[in-house]
Amino acid sequence: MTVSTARRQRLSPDERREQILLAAERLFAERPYAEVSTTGIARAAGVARGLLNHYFGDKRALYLEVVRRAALLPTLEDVPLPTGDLAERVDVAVRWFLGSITPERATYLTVRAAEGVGEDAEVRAILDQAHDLAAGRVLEMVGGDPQDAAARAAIRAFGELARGTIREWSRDQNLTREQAHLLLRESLLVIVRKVLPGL
Amino acid sequence: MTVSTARRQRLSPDERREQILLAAERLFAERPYAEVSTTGIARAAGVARGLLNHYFGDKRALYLEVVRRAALLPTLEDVPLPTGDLAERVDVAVRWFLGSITPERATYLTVRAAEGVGEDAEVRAILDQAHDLAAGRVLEMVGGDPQDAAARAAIRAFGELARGTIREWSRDQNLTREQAHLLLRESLLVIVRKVLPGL
DNA sequence: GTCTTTTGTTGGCAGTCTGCCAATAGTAGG
DNA sequence: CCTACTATTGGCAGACTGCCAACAAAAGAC
Repeated sequence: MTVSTARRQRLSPDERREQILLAAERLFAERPYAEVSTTGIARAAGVARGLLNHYFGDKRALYLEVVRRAALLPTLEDVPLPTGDLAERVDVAVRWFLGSITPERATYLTVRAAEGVGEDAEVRAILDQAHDLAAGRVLEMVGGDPQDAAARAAIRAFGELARGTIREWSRDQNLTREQAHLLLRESLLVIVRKVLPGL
Repeated sequence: MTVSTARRQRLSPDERREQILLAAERLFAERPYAEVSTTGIARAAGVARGLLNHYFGDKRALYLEVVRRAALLPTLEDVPLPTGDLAERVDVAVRWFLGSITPERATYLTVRAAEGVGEDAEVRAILDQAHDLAAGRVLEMVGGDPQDAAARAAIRAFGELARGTIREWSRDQNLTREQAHLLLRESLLVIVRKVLPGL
């Protein structure tokens, strides 16, 4: 520790926020919410515990901020709309979904872990927003109408299939990447061809 | 309160366990884990707080028990294997999945609420087990090999699609039941026809 | 029917954690 | 160099959890 001699390091609010968020993100990813103490987060971030409350209000607000960042991060980048026939566009959409996960941003994967019982309305809202955003992207890619509520709902449901498939491939390794790709491609294809028109 | 006069009611361990579990299930379904206090559960159940520890160890163990029951309950009933051609069997499987949710057992629906960040290994294991059980059922119904790990993984992923679809139908009402059925039927059909053989 | 044993049940103690706030100390501007 | 600003700290009060010894309601012994 080269900086351990400085008793107080005064940073800009943005830097300090980021520093705390990083520590919190790491700890919340390791243990369930209740087993992560604000004391632990503060220690990991190298700041006094009171600073967490100063920046984020309370523990839960800090947690929600971590969830928000982790959930929305992968969908923030914009992607070019694919061209070509339906099969090609579906292929691009699936590859985008698969690619937005990949090992280097494994954080995303953990952002759908289940608590078990009980809808946490605020967390649910954050995840719904992120998933809906991704669904809109996919719907555009495959040439659907992003304004169609039913179509959007169907694609959101497809998103669940995608995340489930990705978990089987990435974490549990019960599917290869090719198999995952096949599963998602065929499913999305049939949804666009046979289901969306029927809504 | 007709029994409020009795200072101490001495019940059989099974009855008392059940009584506590019911109260805990209700409270955990309303609020996230951290915001449910054992004091509150004890009050709702009408017992001393210490009794929770006596029967379940600690708060988390009680919670896991609630999750376990809620997650496994719907898949405990056994269903007859459908006959007929593939389209019919798929139809029965989808209807079983849709039917195992329905309003009267809405508890199940809440059993996949997301915490947000961080895999809770124990909770995850419980849900995985329940989902795998359901996937095995579906795989049998559609005539697949329940021992095939890749096929089973694909059907587990389909289970995510099913739960997502059910949420769009049941909670958010962005899909009608017929639309949900259509989506799941076509998807499962193409998975069985085009994906499973390719694994 | 009374006494004894068993065990389901309670209340409180000690430790931990959280939210809050007044005091402290870097840092920029005059 | 000094002052004003504010990022940062440490500790206090309240709440919650796990634990355990004491209590009492049934069941069994005689």
